[in-house]
Amino acid sequence: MPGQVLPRRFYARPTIEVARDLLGKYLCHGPHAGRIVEVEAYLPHVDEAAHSFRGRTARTKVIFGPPGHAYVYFIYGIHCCMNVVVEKDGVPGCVLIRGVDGFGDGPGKLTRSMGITLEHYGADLTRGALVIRDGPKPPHIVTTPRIGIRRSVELPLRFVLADS
DNA sequence: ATACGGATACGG
DNA sequence: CGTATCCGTATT
Repeated sequence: MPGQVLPRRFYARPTIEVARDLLGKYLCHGPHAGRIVEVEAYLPHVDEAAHSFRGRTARTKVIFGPPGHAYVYFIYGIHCCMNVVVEKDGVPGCVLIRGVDGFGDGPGKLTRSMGITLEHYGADLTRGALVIRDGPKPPHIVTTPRIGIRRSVELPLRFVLADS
């Protein structure tokens, strides 16, 4: 079912566009592969909930780099969350992967069940063990506010497949 | 509604 | 340095 690995130009576009287009694609790590069913967009410059909002730091520097790489961070002392770096080089946009078919819902659950860790920080998603592959275009997308944030709560930047 | 747990950002 | 906060999950 998964098709070709998505090229870098897929990621070098506006954050919301890439976030919506990631639904229905396949997140693949070694033998693991599942359809992406839930994502959240974190916008450049204007989004107070984005880690990049406070500027470039040791943790967030990958978000400011070229698109098509993984931004993985450790949170709440337990979980790793995986984001996809988007926008052109120098523009800090990213997309949080919150749900993958067959690997559970919730960003911490899916990274654990797919074996994604901090070692994947900065990994190139266009080649190697951790990649995203093309998939059939999904029929319908539901838009909602994002989960678990305290700032910019009102922005409708969470996208979910209707049939999941 | 709350315990859990560690990294991070920021103030002093 | 200390300390409030954080894109979560499992359990009451």
